[in-house]
Amino acid sequence: MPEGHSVHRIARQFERNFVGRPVTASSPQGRFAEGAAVLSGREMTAVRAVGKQMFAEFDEQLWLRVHLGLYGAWDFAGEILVDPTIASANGRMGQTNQRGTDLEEALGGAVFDAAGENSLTSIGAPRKTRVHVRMSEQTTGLADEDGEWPPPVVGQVRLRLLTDATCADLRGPTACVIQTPDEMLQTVAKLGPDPLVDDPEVGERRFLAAVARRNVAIGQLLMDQAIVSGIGNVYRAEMLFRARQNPHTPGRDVRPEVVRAIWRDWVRLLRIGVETGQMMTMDDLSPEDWRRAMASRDDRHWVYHRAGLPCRVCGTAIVVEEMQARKLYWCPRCQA
DNA sequence: TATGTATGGTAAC
DNA sequence: TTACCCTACATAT
Repeated sequence: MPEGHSVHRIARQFERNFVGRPVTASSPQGRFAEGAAVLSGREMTAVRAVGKQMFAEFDEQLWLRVHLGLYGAWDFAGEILVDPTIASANGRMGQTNQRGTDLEEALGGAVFDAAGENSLTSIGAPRKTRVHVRMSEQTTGLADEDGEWPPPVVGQVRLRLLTDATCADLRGPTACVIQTPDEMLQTVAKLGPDPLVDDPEVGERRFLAAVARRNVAIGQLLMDQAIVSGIGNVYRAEMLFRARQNPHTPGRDVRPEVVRAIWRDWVRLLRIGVETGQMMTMDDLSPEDWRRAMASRDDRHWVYHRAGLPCRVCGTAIVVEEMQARKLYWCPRCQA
């Protein structure tokens, strides 16, 4: 279920709990037995997220590349060090499913504070909690699951990474391979800019240039990981609406200022997504409207998954169509 | 309880 | 172009 924000969150969790420690690797399912044997016993030396890809380095010479695809997920268990920059969700892992009020707190504090950096760490120093969490779209948790150690394997686990305190189980990934440093760089080189990896201004130039030279619908270009990294089907639909941009306009015909606005919107939405764990695309609502929208589970998007429902702005029925075998939602009037 | 769909991308065909 | 990954969730029965 992950778009780019989820992958960055997972990378941060590995950063805090695995990097700098020796790791035992295994493949309970068996389909990554060979790779797990190669990794096992090595120290994780770095972790990096680029778009929807995550790379974990072992002993400064081997890279594990993981892509979760449509329904892959990492499950963390045991000791979880809470990253203060994503603490709005993690800080309350003892609860299962929070939205509204927690988000509001997060947005009011960690995200929108103009001072930025300082406020992000003000939530508190890292602390140890005993939890079991699932990192996919959202971070939810079951508190104090003090059971067996290591935890029993449940279902199909492609890869289990274990330190003496923390367990991470990978299920259902599209990709789970070991790469040489060279291969890793080649993979990254094929990816479009990621606002959290590349300098945003450099990224903006690359994005503008790539879009301007293509005669392909902007709706397709936003999903193309070679053009820009990390955008998926939800962010695509929402960002096109926020830009009031027709998805079918060829990239080269989209006004440059609109392309620039889309990039800058992605910079913002990705940052919010990483910090809150939510795909918050209605952040510009008034506080009152926002609270009302968040109260209902199906009211979190402008157009995504709203086929046939009235546009929140003009009342026109939202349409859905297939674009590149994915569902595309948009307002034919606002995005005319 | 059963069925259908999906916040993707890869690799086989 | 299609199968696959083999999960989570919503909806139908």
